[in-house]
Amino acid sequence: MPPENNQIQGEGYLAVRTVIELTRTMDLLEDLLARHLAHFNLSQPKFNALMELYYAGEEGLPLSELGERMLVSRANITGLIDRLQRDGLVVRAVDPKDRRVIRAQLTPRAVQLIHGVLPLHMNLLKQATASLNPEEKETLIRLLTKLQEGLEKL
Amino acid sequence: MPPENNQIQGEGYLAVRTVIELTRTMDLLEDLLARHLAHFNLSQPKFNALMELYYAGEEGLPLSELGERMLVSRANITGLIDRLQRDGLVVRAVDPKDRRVIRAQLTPRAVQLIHGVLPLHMNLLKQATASLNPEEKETLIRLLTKLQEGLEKL
DNA sequence: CGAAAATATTTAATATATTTACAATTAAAG
DNA sequence: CTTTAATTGTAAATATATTAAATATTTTCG
Repeated sequence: MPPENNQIQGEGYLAVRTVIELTRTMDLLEDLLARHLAHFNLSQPKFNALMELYYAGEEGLPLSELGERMLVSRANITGLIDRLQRDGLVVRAVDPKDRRVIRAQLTPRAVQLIHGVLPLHMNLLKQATASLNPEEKETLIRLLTKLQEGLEKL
Repeated sequence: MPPENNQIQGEGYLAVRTVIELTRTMDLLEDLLARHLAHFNLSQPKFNALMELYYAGEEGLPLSELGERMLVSRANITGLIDRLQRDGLVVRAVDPKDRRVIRAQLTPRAVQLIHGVLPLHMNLLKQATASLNPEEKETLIRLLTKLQEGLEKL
């Protein structure tokens, strides 16, 4: 059972290292963002949903549309909106044009919360990436985009 | 409410883009790995736990140690080991030296499964990163490592 | 028009994660 | 050595995610 002749060599090494470093970086980043959002009783999914609704404007978004933008299932959106509604940050509104549709809309309290959180959040992202200079950030963005193009084909 | 004077400019732009591209890349990667592991009735957490136990050897690992290595809570390990035990891949063994400790150990079936999955998994990681040449992978690894160093200080 | 297909939301069962609280055991202090 | 500390695993409540199935409403088309 031990890993005697199991060392990763040559071509495989860089592939494994790339995946490991990506994973570690995201773990650290998610932890940082979660700690920040917790100060406002928000989680990352809640924050993402609020941001989508904020940029969508007054009419809000159909739950299905919100799910597509957040890349999560419709069933999950039901629960997420339930919790945001319970927090008083979102309301459900029927769509006058299609009675199958329910639109999620921000409450005034949610807009106020976002105005408080956004500048601090922006600042945190700057701090989080401050160890890279602008040129390095551009290189990283370019390499990640290239990697994504390959991943999308699989 | 609309985003009139909310555009992200200058220094902030690269920070936000960096975080967005990191997130998108990990989303794609996690999706690819999840789809692969699903062929073996495995999830990423289950696979990670099996790998830790595989490299730990015959005696397995105390549940608390496994939790530390996987960066998840002890309570979560309890449930994860429950499910792996139910799948017949892991057994719980009491530690003769410390009666507080329960060690998770792989079953022969788990070892056999790992021997089947590992080569395919290695291959998938190579494919997943094939859109970057070795030099680009090295640059990406270097930039991610540098980013991590900054993140760890926050 | 009216049956069939498509779309939208919810519910139920499950997986993975967290925090808090607790029981059992060990380690440490005096 | 015995009282106190810390450690380990588990349980309960909650958050987030999934798939599959049920329900309600359009749409489509023969």
